Amino acid sequence: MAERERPELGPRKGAVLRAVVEQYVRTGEPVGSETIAENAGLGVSSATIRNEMAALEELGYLKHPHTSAGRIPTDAGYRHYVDSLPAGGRLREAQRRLIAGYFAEAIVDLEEVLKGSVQLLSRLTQYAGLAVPPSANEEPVVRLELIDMGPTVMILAVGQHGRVDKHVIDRPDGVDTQTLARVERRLQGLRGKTYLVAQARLLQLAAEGSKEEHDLLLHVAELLRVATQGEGSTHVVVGGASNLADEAQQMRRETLRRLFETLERETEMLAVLEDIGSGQTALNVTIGAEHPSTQEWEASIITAPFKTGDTTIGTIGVVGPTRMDYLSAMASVRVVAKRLSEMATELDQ
Amino acid sequence: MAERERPELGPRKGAVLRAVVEQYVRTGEPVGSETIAENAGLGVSSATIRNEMAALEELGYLKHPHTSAGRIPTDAGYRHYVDSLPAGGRLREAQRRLIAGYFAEAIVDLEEVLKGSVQLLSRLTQYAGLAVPPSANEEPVVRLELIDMGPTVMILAVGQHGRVDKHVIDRPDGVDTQTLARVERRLQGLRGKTYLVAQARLLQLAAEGSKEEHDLLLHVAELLRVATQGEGSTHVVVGGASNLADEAQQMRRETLRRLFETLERETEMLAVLEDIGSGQTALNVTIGAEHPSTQEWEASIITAPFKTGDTTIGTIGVVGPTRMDYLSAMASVRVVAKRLSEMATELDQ
DNA sequence: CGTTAGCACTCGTCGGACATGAGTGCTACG
DNA sequence: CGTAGCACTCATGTCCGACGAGTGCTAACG
Repeated sequence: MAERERPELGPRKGAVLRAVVEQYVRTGEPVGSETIAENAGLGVSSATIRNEMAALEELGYLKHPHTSAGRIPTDAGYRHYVDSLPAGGRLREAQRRLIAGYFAEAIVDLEEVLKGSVQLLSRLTQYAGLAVPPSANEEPVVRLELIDMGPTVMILAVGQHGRVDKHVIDRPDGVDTQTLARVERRLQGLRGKTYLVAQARLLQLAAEGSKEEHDLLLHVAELLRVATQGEGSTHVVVGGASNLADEAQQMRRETLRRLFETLERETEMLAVLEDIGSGQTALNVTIGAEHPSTQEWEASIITAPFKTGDTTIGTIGVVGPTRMDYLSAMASVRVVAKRLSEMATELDQ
Repeated sequence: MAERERPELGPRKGAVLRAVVEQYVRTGEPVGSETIAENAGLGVSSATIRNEMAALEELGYLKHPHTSAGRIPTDAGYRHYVDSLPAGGRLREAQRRLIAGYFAEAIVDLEEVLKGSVQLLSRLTQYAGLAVPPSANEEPVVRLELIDMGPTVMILAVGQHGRVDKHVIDRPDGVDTQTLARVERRLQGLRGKTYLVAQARLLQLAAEGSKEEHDLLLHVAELLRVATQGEGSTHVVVGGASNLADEAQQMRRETLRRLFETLERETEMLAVLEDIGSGQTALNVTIGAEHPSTQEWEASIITAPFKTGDTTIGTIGVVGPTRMDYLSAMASVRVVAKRLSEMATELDQ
């Protein structure tokens, strides 16, 4: 990311920008030079602030709704603000307690933990929580079953870390209970292999086996493929979207509708998140115009990867309006991702 | 329901009310006597319409935002309108095609069909689709497994109609792989019993067995209980909620937020739907003030039960603003519920 | 040269006055 | 009972001026 591309501005301009952003985030009103002069504790007069603000506007960090109004930050302004933030933001005591309380409960199912964490984030920040769960690629398969359900057959796969994928198919012609049992027995050989490996192995087996087996095995392979490639199955976990509809969030109606639409279409949302979270940084902030989607929503997304040991397995974060309390939201996301990683690492053993 | 409690009004008042409702639903503007006189084809002057409207207001079916404005329907007005609607509403050709197209695909998993149907309804009506899936009570259990996942144990139940429930627990002290396998073997005896019966049977078994078995069996019973009682697990299926955020829907911001909040809390929403859908009618309409929740949201809910054979197994419907196109929405819900029932009946065999 | 006080200027917002017109309610008449 | 006519109400739109927040600029100061 553009870590230090921006000019340094000098300490006072930075302080002014920072004060404008924080004031604007707090009140939602354009902020004037007087306010800054009084509250920011810079010990200079409003006239000086005005000069600084004019300069900041020149640089593209602030803008004017109209001549006689105060300034509001541009997306670039938020960006600079975010980049200049100290690394370890503080959480409020109440937030700390919420987090501690949640992770104190002994939870054992990663999927459940993720849902809970997303809810937690949405409550911590008052924005919407998001998560991309681990893909099944490297997860060992512990069960693989063909279940006779009368006119249909259910294919069921269970992974070592708790994922369960199922798919119901029409019973292929000429496949009776015996055949199912026989094929299921053959599937036992795949236990312990990862989803990816099992999938490849299935394609081989399908090629070797008889006609009926062939079809069934292909269906099983397809289920594993969907589970790994995610296109239908890797759900994006969303929580607290109703927070965004809050008056105080003052998002435009049209904008809001678009955001909700995308949040419902999981594959689309997944693409956006993967796009955004591709940086290897521990904390990822995308502000408004920096991405086509967030631009359309006038929104920002903060994400962090979570890991087992040293390998990233998923992403968690929040979406909110560009006028967002970045400091607090970033701290929340960072801490929750950290705790989540610890928990996932522990579960992994 | 209040099928024919309301006075009959006489044909002309009925026609006027109907015209007002339909005009208002279309435009969202209070409607005046002139408009009705011109468009409703009653062949009387606006003055006469005015008299009728005054009478309808007296009866509580219409109201005035202010003196010099047109009239809008009250909740009672919508109710009378809905009750006087002909039983079989027509669908537009495009809608017919959407429905036919959807059900033409051979789909075999009831859960998937439900999700799809809810999406379908939301697209047909431009409101949000809703469904309560079948409870597991009378569904036979086809698999019941204890899966060794290292530090944890996954309990997995599969039902005859395709439901899959899972729960991951910490491995109880002193339970090794052998114990798990042994207990799992004992569980095989429950195959073919319904969730309810299996649950009761498990409590018996738990009482008889050894200490370790006891704990495990209780956990299994608990999973079945949650699956049947639904409190955590019977999800309400929601689709197309973003439709409600549309400008055209003109729902108040605060109202919208509340509705979204409840849509996220599945148990709460489930309670509302059960409350509302308790009538045995084939099509159930709850309008604004008729239920505390819908009143709070200034919304209406249309639901219909869907069945296998003659027994109701679930509910499907839509939520939209009180100012809703009842005619079209009712027709959509009715038809989709009917098709869904046919499909479910077929799957059931 | 940076900082600041002072001041003219801009422009959105608020409130009042007024015209407009949609829509009503009533009355008198056919 | 239906209708034409008409006075009346009242929300909406517009114009106007007062107000004031906030700016940009200039000149003076250390």
